Amino acid sequence: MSAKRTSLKDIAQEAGVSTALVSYVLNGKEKESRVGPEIAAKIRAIAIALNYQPNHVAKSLRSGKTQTIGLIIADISNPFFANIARIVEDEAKRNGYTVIIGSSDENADKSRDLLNVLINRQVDGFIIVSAEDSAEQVQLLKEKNIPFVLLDRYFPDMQTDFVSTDHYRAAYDGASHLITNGYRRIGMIAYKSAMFHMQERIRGYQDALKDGGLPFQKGYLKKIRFTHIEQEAKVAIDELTKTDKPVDALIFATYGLAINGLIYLNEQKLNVPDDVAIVSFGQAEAFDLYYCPITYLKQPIDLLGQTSVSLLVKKLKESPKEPAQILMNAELVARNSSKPKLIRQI
Amino acid sequence: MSAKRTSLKDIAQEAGVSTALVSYVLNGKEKESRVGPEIAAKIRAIAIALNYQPNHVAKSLRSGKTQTIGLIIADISNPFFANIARIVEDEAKRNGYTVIIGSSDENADKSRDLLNVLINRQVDGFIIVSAEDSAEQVQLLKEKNIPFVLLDRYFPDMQTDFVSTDHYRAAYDGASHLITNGYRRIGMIAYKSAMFHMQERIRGYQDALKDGGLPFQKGYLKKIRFTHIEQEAKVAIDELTKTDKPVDALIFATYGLAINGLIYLNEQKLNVPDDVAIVSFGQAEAFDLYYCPITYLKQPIDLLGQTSVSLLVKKLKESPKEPAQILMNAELVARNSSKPKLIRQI
DNA sequence: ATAGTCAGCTTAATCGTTTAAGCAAATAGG
DNA sequence: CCTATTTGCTTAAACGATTAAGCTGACTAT
Repeated sequence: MSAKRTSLKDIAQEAGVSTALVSYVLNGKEKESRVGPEIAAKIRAIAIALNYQPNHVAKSLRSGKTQTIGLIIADISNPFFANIARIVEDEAKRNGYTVIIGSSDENADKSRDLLNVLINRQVDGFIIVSAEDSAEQVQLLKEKNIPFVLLDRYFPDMQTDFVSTDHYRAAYDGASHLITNGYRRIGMIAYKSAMFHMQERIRGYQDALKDGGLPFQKGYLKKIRFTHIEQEAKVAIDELTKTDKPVDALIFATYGLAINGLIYLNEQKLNVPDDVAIVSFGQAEAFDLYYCPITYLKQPIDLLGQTSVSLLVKKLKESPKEPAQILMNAELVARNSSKPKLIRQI
Repeated sequence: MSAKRTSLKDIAQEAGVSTALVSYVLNGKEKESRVGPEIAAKIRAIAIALNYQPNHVAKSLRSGKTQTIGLIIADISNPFFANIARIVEDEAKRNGYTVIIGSSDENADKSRDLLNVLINRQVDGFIIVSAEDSAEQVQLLKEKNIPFVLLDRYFPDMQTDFVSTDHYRAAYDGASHLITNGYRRIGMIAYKSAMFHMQERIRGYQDALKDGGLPFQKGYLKKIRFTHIEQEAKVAIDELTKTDKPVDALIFATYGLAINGLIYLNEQKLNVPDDVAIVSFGQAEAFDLYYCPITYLKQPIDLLGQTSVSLLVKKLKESPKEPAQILMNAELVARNSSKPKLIRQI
């Protein structure tokens, strides 16, 4: 049977003092609280001898702070989010916080559930990668004055703190890169979503085409449903490639779309980049393994994660004034999948 | 400013009763505690009206249970663990538990830190994918009577609950598969590790060779250090392929080894499976993306995760008797990377 | 009439901490 | 020597819930 954990009371008893003194000493408040140096030393010694470990739950109840951060992401098994989670975990730990991760599956209901569970668990604040239709939840957090930072996705018409990639610019850069390298019929596969980040990626793609002197063709932009990604990705690719004017390059708006798309391109024996060049969002080992390494827009994951944590921690400590809104640039990592187009020799 | 959360006391006040009654009613103990039906209804109505949400922290302090599970894994950004984490998260939620995930980086010190942090946070129990040299930590948990279940890795000479893949058999199956398909010079790249699961994978490989009539050749088994995976994987592959008796097939003992190895094979223009066939542990989208889909040993991740949670939950509820020790089989998913060897035509 | 039972509530302790307030003794200031 | 101040400690409330124990009044049984 495990011996009971030692509490402040145990130490107090052993030292023959009140628990108050023990608390003061172990929290380093001996000066302010005028604790005698000998007794302080004694208390510390006993604490070590009894291997005292403070009870976090009691602390939390008393202080109203749990030193816990809720991280809401779409799905921890998606590498982008897993990497984010890892960074957030590490950074939070450095700041004395523990992270509870919840996967929303891009689903507003699950997201709401998660928020409620974590609010009941008294997390001090949230880092949220918002799901579709979750604006109202975010609004609620604001009203309830629960600290949070939005990560990578934000609502342009809501005043909130956020740390995000500049999705517009990333997409613009990706498309421009393809144009520069000689591609002229550039398609995009995106999600059918009202989320701002997705709109921005699409807008960036469109603007780049326009600025590159290529008229935007409606048929080259395919929007598919997250919930039916596998089937619809195939259909989209068929429609883009099996026509008399097939695309010569393709931008995948997310990692998930890329995975599905690339597998299907393989099945269809479409060669990258000769049949179709690729630029993708997201980043993962998978892109290195493809026979033709995939050009991708590298989001500053480390910085995103770290900044969101430090922003939140700052909010928790100092309480807010102005919301901080931070945009970061994705870096285009050019690989063979988008190499300069060879002039076709007949 | 957010209104204060409503507590039992608020409801009690509003209803003009004591907090005890409120507690009884809201916990469905009105029968045993002989609460009058009208007042019970009133209390319930007020609770709803005030949107009462129980304070989990207070509950935990009182009960000594936090309804929280600590999940210790090597690295959440590794897809195998990310998938495990996802399953565990979902299954735990179904059982009313919240999961706190910590990444140990296969490092005993970090693992110990994590355990301590989570013990102080009063998690009710642990699910642990043990890191190297962490046997003593596990032993400590046992002695402290802290409930835990080992996941996918266990210590054969320690009596603990565990849920694990049968690593020996998986490796045996993988190697046998290669033999069946005509490969004769089968190498393996594994980690240099005393961990039992790694030893088992190696043993399975060796026994399969033996049983297949192939003498085990020491030079075909390469053990590299986890901490130097990138360099040493390259060296190992060079040594296995750039000799007068190069391997014709290769087993990667983990997902991480596979990723590094496959990328290097690509760089070296070694063709899979013509130059070298591949069987790998782990599973990931990456294997589907490779130009030649990779044969892998599919660990029963869902079942592993679910079983470990339900085992732990059972331990938490009913308290233990005999430890449960569960081995599960990995499924060999045969793909092109290990297709029957073509007889070389000269 | 009188004790016993029971329904329906309240009281108060408890979990482990923190911390404002208070008290007694020692010291300082004049 | 007498009053302030300081020093070093204790007391007790509080955080929000749970729950054993007790209290009161009504009803039952004899």
